Amino acid sequence: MTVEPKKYAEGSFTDDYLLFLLAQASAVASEAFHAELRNSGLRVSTWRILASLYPEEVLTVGALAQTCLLKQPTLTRALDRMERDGLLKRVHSTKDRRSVFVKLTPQGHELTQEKVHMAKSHERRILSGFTKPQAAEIKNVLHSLLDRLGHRKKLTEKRAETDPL
Amino acid sequence: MTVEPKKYAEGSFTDDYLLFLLAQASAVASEAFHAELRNSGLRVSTWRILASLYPEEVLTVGALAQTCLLKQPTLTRALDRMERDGLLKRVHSTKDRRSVFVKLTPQGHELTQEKVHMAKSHERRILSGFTKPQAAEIKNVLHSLLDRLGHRKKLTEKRAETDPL
DNA sequence: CGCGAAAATATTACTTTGAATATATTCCAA
DNA sequence: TTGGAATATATTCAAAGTAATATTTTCGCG
Repeated sequence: MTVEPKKYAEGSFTDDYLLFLLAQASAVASEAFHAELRNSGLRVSTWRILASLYPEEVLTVGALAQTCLLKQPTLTRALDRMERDGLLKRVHSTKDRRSVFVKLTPQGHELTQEKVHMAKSHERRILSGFTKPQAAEIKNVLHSLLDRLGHRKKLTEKRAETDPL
Repeated sequence: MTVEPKKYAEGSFTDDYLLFLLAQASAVASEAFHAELRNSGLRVSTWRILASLYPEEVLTVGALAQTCLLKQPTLTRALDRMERDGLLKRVHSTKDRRSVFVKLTPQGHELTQEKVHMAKSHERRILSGFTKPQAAEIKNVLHSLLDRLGHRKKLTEKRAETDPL
């Protein structure tokens, strides 16, 4: 990325502290889209669950909790609501009967598709402030952070292979 | 940053969606440090407030809510607790009597100093997985995102200049 | 001026979250 | 093979968050 390095010699310690920069960038970037979601009657957590299962993922509750950044008890209750509303269904694993797989229903898929369009549109809007290579670099940086922090590995292991019919 | 571009052609839509990458990077990067904080008896929100005021910032409640990513009512209650515990104090602005400035007490400053050391140590640990230029590039990307999204501007306007003695 | 709209913070009432725990199942070592 | 540790999910309940609203003060305009 070839943007001039800025020195925020401002005041607070937080002005150049990695965890704050990440949290703030995430919050500020998401703000507008999250407002759209709520206006259309969806909570952020519901959206994250739907999006993580889109288009055809089948994940255990635990794996889903990780991608969605939700604690397991929070997720379980969200799943209750969404299952009741016909957006997804739970399938008990036959191999390990402790595990529960989650997948979208056709109805859930349809709703998600619509929101994914909104999400992509919003993403384009944000990245439109950057050149193509800059935009690529932003995602690149985030991908490598996640890799180094050993995030993705754990998750892909949990993706259902063939179990749930 | 010169890390090879990885294609997560995995499965889910979210695997290359900016807002998810940001939220996940933030969560995963913070995980360990936030656990440290809780073990030492501090909530994340309390830490954010302390850190935002360190070393000698004087911010209004509203400005503080923004940097800390807290809703104003949430912050007000946290400030009640922290003021009660002697970590900070509120000073009513004389220019605009609606505004309330917040600043650390010496005791709050001392506690924060200690935690800031932990935070910096943790940050080094995370960035140690990268070369110097890569690490710089990570922060660079986040700074430019925040700039383009028009974050910092609003905040610096709210920093107290000379009002609270 | 004076009054209605806007702004900053506090308060209230309700909802959501999550740490701790329970339950069910699987894994593993003796 | 069996009993204890580990794992996956569900449940519970106290704590934290927040939308809506109240309160106080300032601003802008006729």
